[in-house]
Formats: sequence, structure tokens, C-alpha cells
Amino acid sequence: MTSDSSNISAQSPVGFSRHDHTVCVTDGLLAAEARCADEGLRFTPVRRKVLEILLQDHRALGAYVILDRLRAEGFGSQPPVAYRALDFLVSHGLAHKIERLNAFIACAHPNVTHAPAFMICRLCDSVAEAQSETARSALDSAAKATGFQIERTAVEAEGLCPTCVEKTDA
Amino acid sequence: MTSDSSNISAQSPVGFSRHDHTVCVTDGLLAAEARCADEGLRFTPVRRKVLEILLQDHRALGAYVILDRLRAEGFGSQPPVAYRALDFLVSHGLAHKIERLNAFIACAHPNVTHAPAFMICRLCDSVAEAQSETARSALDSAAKATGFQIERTAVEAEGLCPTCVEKTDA
DNA sequence: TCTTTCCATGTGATTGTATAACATTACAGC
DNA sequence: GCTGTAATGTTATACAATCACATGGAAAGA
Repeated sequence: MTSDSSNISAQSPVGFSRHDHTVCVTDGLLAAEARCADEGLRFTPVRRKVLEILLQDHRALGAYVILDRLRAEGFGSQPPVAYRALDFLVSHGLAHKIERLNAFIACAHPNVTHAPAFMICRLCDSVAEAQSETARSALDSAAKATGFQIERTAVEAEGLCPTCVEKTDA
Repeated sequence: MTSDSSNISAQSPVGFSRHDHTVCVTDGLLAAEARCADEGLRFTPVRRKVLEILLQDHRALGAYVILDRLRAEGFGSQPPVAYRALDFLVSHGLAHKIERLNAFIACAHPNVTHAPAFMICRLCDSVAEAQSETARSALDSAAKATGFQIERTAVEAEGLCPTCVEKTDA
């Protein structure tokens, strides 16, 4: 992967704009907690920890990076531990998988019915989540025409984030 | 993945509709040949063979399946051989990568400027390629709003193809 | 024609991603 | 306490992708 921890500009690129970061983590965890309580889901320690890791970084993380951090915190360190937690989070809309990067990111709008679209910077690996109802409905009509039944969609754009565009131009 | 070679219905699902298959292969190869001649690209034996393999199957194939077939035909048998040929085909629009499946498929419309969208059946793994200008333009406007510069897009929907919908209902 | 250069190909080894299969633990309900 | 079920832990392995380096052939220039 192109990920590089020495890349300073990547430390807080959230939707390509600065923000108060500590709030994200606590808010995200609280929202997830509430959602799980509502729907009778079990928000177990591993699942909570994985979501916390994702929220802290606020960028797409590979499964094995997550695994390393789980190990550091004393959780199980074998692949299935991370993958099962990630499956849970993804299938309940608390996180998303970025297919292009084979990586995972916390959902930016956990309370909205989402048809997310992602913009991925190929230089700094930052990822922004946009709502893309238009794209979704365009797909829907195409699907209906052929009789295809959509269950999930992945809309991902790769390119340059605002910050990296400037750098390239200069 | 759910791929299963014993799945009979998967033998000729091209865009979920039957068609004269032999034509696809020869036409596809001819079109590619013409394109490469036009643009001064080298349509080498390996590249040609990989495209032929993709056209023959008319479904998404993993890199290692392609590699097996290359070996059987006397080509190099190490991963880079397949990946390099695939990179060439993908970067010149002769094939596409299905991110969701980590697999590759021959382009269904090699001569059109394409913003392809894919519909992937989770039961029989068949893949249909649709043109999705609408989805693309929706993304474009979202990107412009944030200053993101799109270079490539991947639009993929997972669900049930018409054939498998019937089976499930029954 | 010869040579230089570039690109494609080939091979071995390695790293990263994901799942299968199975054993164990935690906990709710009886 | 027993039982059923869901979650966790562990081993091993399949599948995907890349690195590093050597070889060979076609195209461009001397």
C-alpha cells in the first residue's frame, strides 16, 4: 500500500478539512453505543476497541494495522479477531470498507441512512465520505432495467485531495 | 468467494443475457488490436492471451486463475506476469478490475469512453457492465464542491442477478 | 550494421489480505 | 448447575499483490 506514517499531512485529514478531533472519538463511540442498545446488538470490548481505533485515525486502516493495535492493547492478535469485529461494524453501518484500498474507515454519518461515496487521495491516502443519493438512484434505475436486485453499493473515486492538488501544482 | 465451478447457470451470463459467444472473443481481440495499433501500444503475446482468457470466460477472474491458464499455455507462471499484463489492459481500458472481488473482467464496450458501473451477483458471481454517466456526473459535482480532483472511479453494486432472484423466490 | 536504450518478460522471494476449521470462553434463560 | 448460543481465541492456509533482479528483444540513433 502507499500508506506512509512519515507523511505529516495525513495526520488530520478528515473529509479534507480540519476539525476538533477528540470529539469524533467520544461522539462516535456514544452514537454506536446508542445504536447497538436500540437494535439489541452487542457492542463488545473488541468491537468497541476497533471502532475506537478507526475513529482515532480517521483514515482508512488495513486489517493488519488494526490487528497490531489490538495486540498492543492486549486483545487477541490473530486475523479473525479483527475481521470479525470489522464485519460487525461494516454490516451495521458503523464503518465502511474502502474496496480500493482493502482498508476500513469509521462511518462519518452513523445515524443517517447512507449510500456513501468515497473520495480517496492517491498521495496521502486520506478518505472523505460524501452522501451520494444521486449516484445511488442512477444505479437503481439501471438495475431495474435489467432485473438486478441491488443489496449494497460501493462508489469510490480516486484522485487528488485539495491539499495534494496544491502541492502538485506548485 | 461464492464462486463454484459446478454452477451451471454461470457458464454464459453476459450482462445477464444470452448471446453468441464466439463472436465476443474474436471481436474483442480485433478491437484491442486496432486500438493498440492506433495508439502505438504493443499488444504482445502475453497481453493478448490474458485478454483472450478474460473474453472467453466473460466473467470476473482472479489473478491466480489467469496465471494457471497462462502456465497451461506455456507462458511465465509467476504472479508478476499476470499482474503486468492486467495492468496494461486495465490502464488502457481493455479490461476492468472489480475491486469487490479482487478480480478482472474484459471491457464490454472497449471503444466507448467509459465510466463503467458494475452489477455483481453474490450467488453466481456473474458481472454486468453498465454505462453510468449519471453516477459519474453526480460524483463530479460532489468532488468539485470540496476541491477534490477525480482521476478514476469505481462504481460497483452487489446483489442478485435476475436468474438468481428467480431461484431465491421459488 | 552495430550499439545503446528502453521496455517487456521471466523468476524467486516476500509481504499483505482474508478465510477455513476448530477449540474455548462468556453469558442468558431455564 | 445445565444448556444453547454468540463471541473470542488459535492454527494453518489460501488468495492477492509487490519487490528485486536477471534476461532478451525491438526500436532509435551513431
